[in-house]
Amino acid sequence: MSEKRLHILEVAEQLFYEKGFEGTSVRDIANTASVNLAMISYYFGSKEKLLTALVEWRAGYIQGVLNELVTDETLDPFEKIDRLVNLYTDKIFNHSRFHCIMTTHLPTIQSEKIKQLMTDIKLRNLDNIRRIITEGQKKGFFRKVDIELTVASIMGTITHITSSKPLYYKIYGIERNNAEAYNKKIAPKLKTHLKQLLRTHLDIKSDTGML
Amino acid sequence: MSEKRLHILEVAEQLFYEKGFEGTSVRDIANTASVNLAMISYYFGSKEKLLTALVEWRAGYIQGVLNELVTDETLDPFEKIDRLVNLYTDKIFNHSRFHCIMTTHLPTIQSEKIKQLMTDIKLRNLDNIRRIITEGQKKGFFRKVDIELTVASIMGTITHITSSKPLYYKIYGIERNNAEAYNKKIAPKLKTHLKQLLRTHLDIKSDTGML
DNA sequence: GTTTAATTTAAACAATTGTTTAACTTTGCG
DNA sequence: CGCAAAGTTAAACAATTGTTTAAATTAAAC
Repeated sequence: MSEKRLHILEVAEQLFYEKGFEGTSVRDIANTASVNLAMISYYFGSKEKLLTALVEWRAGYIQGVLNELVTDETLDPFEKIDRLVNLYTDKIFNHSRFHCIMTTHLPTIQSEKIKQLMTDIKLRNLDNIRRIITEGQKKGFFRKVDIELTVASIMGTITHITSSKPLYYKIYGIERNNAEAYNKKIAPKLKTHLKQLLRTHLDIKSDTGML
Repeated sequence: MSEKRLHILEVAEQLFYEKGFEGTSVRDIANTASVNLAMISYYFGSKEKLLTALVEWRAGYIQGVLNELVTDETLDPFEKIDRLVNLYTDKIFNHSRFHCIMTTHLPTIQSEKIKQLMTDIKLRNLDNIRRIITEGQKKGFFRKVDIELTVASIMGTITHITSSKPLYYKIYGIERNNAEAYNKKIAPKLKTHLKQLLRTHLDIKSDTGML
């Protein structure tokens, strides 16, 4: 991938994050990236295909690491859950702009291709987590839970935290737009919370027979 | 509020939900609502003020019911949590369009006024739930948990479910855009999952000393 | 060095955007 | 009725949108 093409993708990511897909003009991207307007059509074909390229570029990232974790036979199920929490929290916090585009901007785009692309990515992620949980159940560590909704709680919690930044800036008294201070303060808390939430949720010893 | 004004708000809600704020033109709203283009400026002043009016109209809704629940002295803390889950799930499923606008479209809007409005609404909600949890802690039912993150898990899970409809359509084999079948199938599952998740999370008896 | 392909440019394209204007009709009140 | 306020309309406004064109420049290959 040419360096210029990559630079356009990075600039587009920043702008889509700040102003949304519809709210960002192609001229805006071209000016910020210091390239001629026509270069974007030249490289990507259209604004929408630029977005698709961005998603494909970033989304492949987590798949490899997640796959390794799933197939690792040296870790017990609870450890895998803990690492899963670390993996997702770090990934989402480190690429928070892209994650924000995925969760809040992409769903607003009408294109069927984009919707299909997103669904595929989510399905692959869900499947990997499902394998970790069912493995834990087979080994007798985890009890019977609704796996899809458990995944929804993991992803939903992290997403809620990253997409409600202005709220948590206020709550935790962090100065505005200081993303680094935010991550440093929230990420460890979030990891602890999720690990503890999932431990009591999954542990067969805390089964109350409600389900 | 005049009937026509209300009708414009309902139409705008539908369109903002489908295509986002930037993706919806004022002409689009006017045509769909069968009113003249200029009527929207006449009634609301601008497109952005129309959005503000929509948020203020819908957001006040849950506050009253939530307040009642918090101050109800006949319910024990676990019952309050269960009712809270029912309340939010029903509210979000019944007004899923508005909720989707709140969570996925509003954050993309640059306006400081809109951002402030959203933060205020969320703070009020957070505060009510905080009161329920601290009450349960004082009475010795709940253990020490991170309240902000617990709220994030509740809201995040529900939001994740409502905003990933296409994914769950596929998983549960529901025909596309059959929102009613979706709600009927998912809402009870979601309530059970959240109640069970929160019970083991909050119950002082399942304290593992991790926090 | 010549030629072919890839890259880059400014300009123009038609379409759509949010908002305003000024003229018109309807409504409500004395 | 008479008249002022509220409601409604079509038309025009300037600005911006995504994309295309055709000419100019650079790079690569022979």
